[in-house]
Amino acid sequence: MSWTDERVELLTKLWGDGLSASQIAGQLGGVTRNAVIGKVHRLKLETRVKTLGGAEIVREETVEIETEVEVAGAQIVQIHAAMRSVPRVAAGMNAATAFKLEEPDLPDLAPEVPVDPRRPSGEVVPIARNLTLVQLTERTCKWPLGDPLSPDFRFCGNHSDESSPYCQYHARIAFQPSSERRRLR
DNA sequence: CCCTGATTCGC
DNA sequence: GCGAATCAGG
Repeated sequence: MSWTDERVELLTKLWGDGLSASQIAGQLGGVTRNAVIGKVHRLKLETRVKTLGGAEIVREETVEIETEVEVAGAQIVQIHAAMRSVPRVAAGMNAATAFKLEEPDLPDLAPEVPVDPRRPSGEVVPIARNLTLVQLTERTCKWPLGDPLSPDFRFCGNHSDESSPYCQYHARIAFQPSSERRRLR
């Protein structure tokens, strides 16, 4: 792959949006994060937060917020639909929580996890990272979210246990015991 | 260990 | 110019 005008433009756009080098590399495809970083330097467009001297620069993102929330919300609904075994899971989520998923730069990325009211045991449902196919690695959960034919198709993306394609949560859903012992008696 | 960007330097 | 290897950091 070479740095065509189009790819450079995309790179510039995404970098400006605050995406990380690896994320941009994933979007572009055919390049590594190193390539992205190298190109960014050559283009001399490092507006990245340098915090030289302590002055903290927080970029304002007032555009597209509503859209992002909508998208995230839709995905939550999809998650909801996908997890029949644990309905009402998404009920506890609100747009604000969902929105945090889409903003890696926001300081507060605290993994707020909704608790199913019917499961006082404290079982939690992880919030998906909503990664695209190219962003998956050996240790990201590959639980699909949404319609594979839709451009919004994503994967859970949370950390997967070693030798498992899914995160701890989705592994439990994916690999259910063939027979459950009903009672001991 | 996972991730981030920064830099170097052979190609 | 390019980007893998490496460095430095959270």
